[in-house]
Amino acid sequence: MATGRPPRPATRGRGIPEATVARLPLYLRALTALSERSVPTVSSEELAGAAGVNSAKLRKDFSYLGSYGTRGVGYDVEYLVYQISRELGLTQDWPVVIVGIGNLGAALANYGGFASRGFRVAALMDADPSLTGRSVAGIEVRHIDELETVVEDSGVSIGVIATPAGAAQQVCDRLVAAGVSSILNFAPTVLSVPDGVDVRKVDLSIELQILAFHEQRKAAEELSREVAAPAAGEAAAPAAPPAAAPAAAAARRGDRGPDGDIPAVMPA
Amino acid sequence: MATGRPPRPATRGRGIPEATVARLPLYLRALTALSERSVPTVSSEELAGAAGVNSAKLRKDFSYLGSYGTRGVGYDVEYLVYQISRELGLTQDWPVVIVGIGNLGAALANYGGFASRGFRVAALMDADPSLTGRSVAGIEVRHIDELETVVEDSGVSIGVIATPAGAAQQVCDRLVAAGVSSILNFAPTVLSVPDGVDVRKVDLSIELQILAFHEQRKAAEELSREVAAPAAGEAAAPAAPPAAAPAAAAARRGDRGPDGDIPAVMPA
DNA sequence: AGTTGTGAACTTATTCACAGCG
DNA sequence: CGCTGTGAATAAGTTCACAACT
Repeated sequence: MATGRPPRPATRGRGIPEATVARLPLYLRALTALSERSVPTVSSEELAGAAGVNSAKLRKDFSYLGSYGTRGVGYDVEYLVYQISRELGLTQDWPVVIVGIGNLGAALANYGGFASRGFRVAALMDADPSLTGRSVAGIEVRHIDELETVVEDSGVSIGVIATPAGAAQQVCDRLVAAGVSSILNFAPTVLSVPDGVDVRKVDLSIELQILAFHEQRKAAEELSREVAAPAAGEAAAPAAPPAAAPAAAAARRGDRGPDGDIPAVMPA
Repeated sequence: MATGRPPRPATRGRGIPEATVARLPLYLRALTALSERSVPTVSSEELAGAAGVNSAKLRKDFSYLGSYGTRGVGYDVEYLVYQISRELGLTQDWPVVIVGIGNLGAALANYGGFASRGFRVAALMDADPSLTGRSVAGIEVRHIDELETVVEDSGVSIGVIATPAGAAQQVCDRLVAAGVSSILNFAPTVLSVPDGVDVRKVDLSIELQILAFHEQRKAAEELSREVAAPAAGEAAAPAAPPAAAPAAAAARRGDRGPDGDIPAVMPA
């Protein structure tokens, strides 16, 4: 199959697939819950159940980290917690700066899971002078002008952007220039960053739109099933779907005029 | 997830790949921005740039919707906006209920992008009686006991959970029982739902952990490059990476005691 | 007996590259 | 000539199913 040219020499030694990396935090959370209940070992089946994935996938994921299980027994909870934490880089401390202290920024600052493992809010920053000096979640809000100082002094390498969309790219540029190389973006904009900087985005409106798509599809299917109503009973009704609400047959309009605007602004 | 043998006969007629669906909102946002600037047409190249994807992918994505472009010219902005909106189900109205009005819930309620297209906050709900009656973002907070009534009366089919982790499953069950079939979950828990209900999750802590993984990897690579320093110059240095901050060589510890807890609680 | 670890089969997604059309 | 639309090639991710090990 190989075309001759190594299509990418693969990352040194272990190259953990991105999809696996994205699931490790999920496993870690489930394992931590078990650990708190002092459960000593879990099988892939049990753990998979708790994490909401299937067991084959989980085993394959773990196989990328190494052989940490015991055949016939399962995985040692404490040991796995440690291995995954290490793999994710959570055995070290990550100072984080949050920019934009509106409702969302405040929610993030107050977020308990933040501090609990590896992450520490090094600073809160906002452009609004009336906010600076005020304390949110026990941390003083500082003016955005101090951003470079804060990043350097605290060795921040992860930045969280919770500003309105209009300010996001600007803030991003400053973060990157100051040395931040990972960004979590809550503003509904595509950020452009230089090579070597990672951006992840969290976007409410995108998630809702994806849900709407499926919701619409469900409604359409239900409709076509009713219409086509193919008498012959299917073998064994699934028994599951509650099929409760009659899905409000809301008026359906073609469009809503030429001034549509999705992007809008963030809470700030 | 039909238990039956047929591996899934493919969705009726057009089956738009999930990955494509997830990108449509991105395209839509970029298109809307163009529309506001009264740009009449775009090429796949330009639009792809604005949406942060590559043009081949964009064209392939659009090809699942139909042939909406003009060869040699590009895509008509207004027309595409309409087609994508329709495909996503945004030409109809989606009443949404938000449960859990803490910092996060309030941020969501205030979120401008919410109302702007298709989505309408039908109700805010919280279990805390001291909140009920108060107004957030111009909407009165109602007590969670009214959930079933609200869902039925407003024909809500999308619910947003912004409660602490401990309450999420309970709230989810009530939403589903009341007839909600799409859920956007901000609580750091795996929700279990019956077949036919869609759940999407937004999880700060997971995103941060993924960033930490890559951040750690970058630091390790940089380190090994310095150490191995293979004299012989590579052909054409990439020129890109700014390699700014010296990545605070924080103390690295093995673990931090047996009481680790990631899940923690949400802002509420 | 019970459960992991993993090749192999399969599915989904991305990218290439160019024919086809305006 | 330029740009879309798409088959074909490649890559990534998932699931199967079972040998290997405790």
